[in-house]
Amino acid sequence: MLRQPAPSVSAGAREVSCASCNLRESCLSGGVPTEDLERVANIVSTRRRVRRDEPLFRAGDESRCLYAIRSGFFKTIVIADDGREQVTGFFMAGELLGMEGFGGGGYNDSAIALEDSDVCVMPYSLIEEIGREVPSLHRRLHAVLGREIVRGHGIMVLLGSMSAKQRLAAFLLNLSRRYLRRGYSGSRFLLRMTREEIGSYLGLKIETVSRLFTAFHQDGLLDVQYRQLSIVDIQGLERLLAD
Amino acid sequence: MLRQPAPSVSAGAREVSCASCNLRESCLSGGVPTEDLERVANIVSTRRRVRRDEPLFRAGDESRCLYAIRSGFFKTIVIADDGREQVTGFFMAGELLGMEGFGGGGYNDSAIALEDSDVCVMPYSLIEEIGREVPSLHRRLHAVLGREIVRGHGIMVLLGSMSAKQRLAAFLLNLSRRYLRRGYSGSRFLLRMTREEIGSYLGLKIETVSRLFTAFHQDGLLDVQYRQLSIVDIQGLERLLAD
DNA sequence: CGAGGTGTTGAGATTTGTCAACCTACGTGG
DNA sequence: CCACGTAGGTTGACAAATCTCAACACCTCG
Repeated sequence: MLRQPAPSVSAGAREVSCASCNLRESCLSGGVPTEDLERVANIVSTRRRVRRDEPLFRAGDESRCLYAIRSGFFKTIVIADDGREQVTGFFMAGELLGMEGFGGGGYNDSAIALEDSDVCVMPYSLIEEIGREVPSLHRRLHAVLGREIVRGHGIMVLLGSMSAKQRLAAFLLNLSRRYLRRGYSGSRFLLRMTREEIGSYLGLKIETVSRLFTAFHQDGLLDVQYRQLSIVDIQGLERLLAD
Repeated sequence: MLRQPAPSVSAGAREVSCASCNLRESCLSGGVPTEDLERVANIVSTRRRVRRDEPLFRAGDESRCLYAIRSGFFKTIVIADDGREQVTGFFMAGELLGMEGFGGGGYNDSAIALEDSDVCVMPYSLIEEIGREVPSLHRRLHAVLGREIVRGHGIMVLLGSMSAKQRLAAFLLNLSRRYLRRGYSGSRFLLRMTREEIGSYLGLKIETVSRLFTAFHQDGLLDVQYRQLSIVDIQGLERLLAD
């Protein structure tokens, strides 16, 4: 949205304060008691600005850092041995990226900014070090990793057992909920990704996605003009998931 | 597949030795230096025997333990809000179960034994406690969690971008590789799961799975009689994945 | 103002699912 | 030890969902 000149900010000195960050609860510091927040803030060694279409990290990069999105929007993609490319997730402010590299396995996917974005950079080494001293952080880290595994399960259910219609409905409802939780409208928002990216994520072809948007519109469920989406009948969408 | 009377063994005293376990490398203790193995062995508080068709844990159980399979075979299933059921994985000796409950989120899936099985029970609390003192264990834990996330990505690619034929080929090749690594034949093994379970895992209907087995047989790729599988032409299967 | 990326729509092909019949192995109880 | 019931597996014919290919529309940006 706002598109700043982006001088690739690096906050070598810590102007970062988790304590005052309004995304704290969904971030790594969520659930960490106030008195420990200052120490946790030290994990954020730098900030980084990533321009639209640029990678935050790439599969194969030696992974050393976890990233928290302060602002912006990302997709993650996996490229299989045979060149198959698949979008594995969309991530917005307050969410974490780079979890699967934990433990030294290297990143397995690439994170690409879908708009100019701003992230907190948290080296694994610091997380582990400070985690040793702040048990609540340690626990939080594990919870966050566990939740990422669970997110994967949700996508497996989506891809493995839902019709195209249901997949798109589930996807839109998921976006809606996440925007809502962040204080944005859950019924009117911009789709930051192309139809093709939606299709890749949902295991559908671009034409199918396009047709479904049209069908949903005709069914009075939503209005959509290119990237601008208005959900008209949330419950109608939810009902689609029922069978 | 010896089937013992199974007195629900509980090794309150530690007759468990990670040091002498031939599955060590793939287990949680993998990569932990020999001198620390004894401490790591203390994580295994008990052993548990699970009979065929019985759950090791269920979604919603308060999760407190990670499980390592000593012998046997499991499936994990997720049941969505609307009752949709999906197999999210098959697990064999040396593999870990219950990772997503780490951090206190509770289990999100259920693990069901597909044959009488034997597992090491490792309470999260002990893992964390001993992990604080044995950094290699700590790192290993993170690696294992990261790998589980990556496994999820692989399934997303499979479900999101492969044809039915390719999914089944990929599945069989995956099983083959895992048996091979364990010292079993990679070309001749028993399918521990039903066609329906395969179908659920691959996002296919049972009839489709059945037809694919027939087709693969006719193409000279494999022989199959119910659960007994012989891969005749591994490279042929691999070639299927190419496009 | 033109080009290229993105999105939409239609017609027809293909893949996968559905329904129904039937077969086979296995375990149980007579 | 056999017979039968049942769960699991296969096959066929047909239906439905989704994909493919192709044409075109729209929007943005240089």
